[in-house]
Amino acid sequence: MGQDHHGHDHGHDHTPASKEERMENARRVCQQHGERFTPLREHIFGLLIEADGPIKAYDLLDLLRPEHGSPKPPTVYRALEFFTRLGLVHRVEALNAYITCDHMHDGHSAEFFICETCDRVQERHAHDHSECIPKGFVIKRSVIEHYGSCVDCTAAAA
Amino acid sequence: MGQDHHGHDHGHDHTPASKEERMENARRVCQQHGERFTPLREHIFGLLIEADGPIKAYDLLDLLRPEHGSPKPPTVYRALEFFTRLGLVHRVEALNAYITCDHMHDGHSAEFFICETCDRVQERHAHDHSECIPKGFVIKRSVIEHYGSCVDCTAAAA
DNA sequence: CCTTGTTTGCTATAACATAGCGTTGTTTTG
DNA sequence: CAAAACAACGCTATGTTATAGCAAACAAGG
Repeated sequence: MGQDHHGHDHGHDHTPASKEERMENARRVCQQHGERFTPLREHIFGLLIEADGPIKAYDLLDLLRPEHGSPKPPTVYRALEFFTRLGLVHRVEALNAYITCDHMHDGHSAEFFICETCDRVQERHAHDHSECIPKGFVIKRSVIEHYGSCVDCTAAAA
Repeated sequence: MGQDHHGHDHGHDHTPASKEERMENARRVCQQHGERFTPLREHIFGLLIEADGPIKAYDLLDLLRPEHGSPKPPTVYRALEFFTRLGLVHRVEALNAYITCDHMHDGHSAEFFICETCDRVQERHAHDHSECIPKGFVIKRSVIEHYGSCVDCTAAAA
């Protein structure tokens, strides 16, 4: 099973887990939460993994269609809500899109770097902002998304 | 909601502008950009100021209605796009809402602290993340929104 | 088996946003 | 000034994103 357990990976670099590993991880997280990793959820999570980047709910719905008959929006949104609740998927707010989460966020928020040229997304643990939050403000959840150009696309443009 | 006792800024580099000042500022920024501050735009900007916090496009549309006959969505969205382009309004992504901007962001992004109890929003200049961005990534725009409980609401809950 | 709660499918509708076209009004220019 | 060019606005229509609510199927435990 996992020779690469993401256990408490506080490194800042992306851990490139294989698709199988990501699926296994999802299954394990579900079990740990006493939730069911049903065939439908597995199917949808697989599509999210295959997307390998942010994907929109209705695009997911289209991908689901061939094997699934004629799924309706709630089918997808329910799964997305489920995975989001477990921290397995994040919503990218400014894209109205969803993306699998490879990190263990032990109380950390995710921070995304989104290349608008190649559409690739890098996820990090959010940097600690504690110095600059308003006095007494208690943060429950943060949305941190940076849009721009990744190193490759910047180089290619030059 | 009159002028609240919070202020919108904690001794940062910025002045808590009155509504008149904010309107004047908008007018000036338009002029500086060679854009027209038309009666419609003034009306809509006034509603945004009065909202004194994030407001949704269709709520704005409702507020516009009494004086304006029967405005359609594009009327509001065009104005919002216009103000956003000039940096006078920000979109709060995770709320699908819009809020006037009191700061001069000379190349800085805005950072919002949104109290989910009282719905008040504090805006700051974004903290500098330069240490923790992926190597070579060039940020064009950042979305930084923190959701939680402001000092008053935290105190009130205790 | 029976009860309880969860998951799924479905219809319907709500909420958010833009495309595109014609008209009006302002600015520019010959 | 007149004509051309452009910006702003109103409107119809449609596209996109997301949820409410109900009934059937299904799992889990006594």
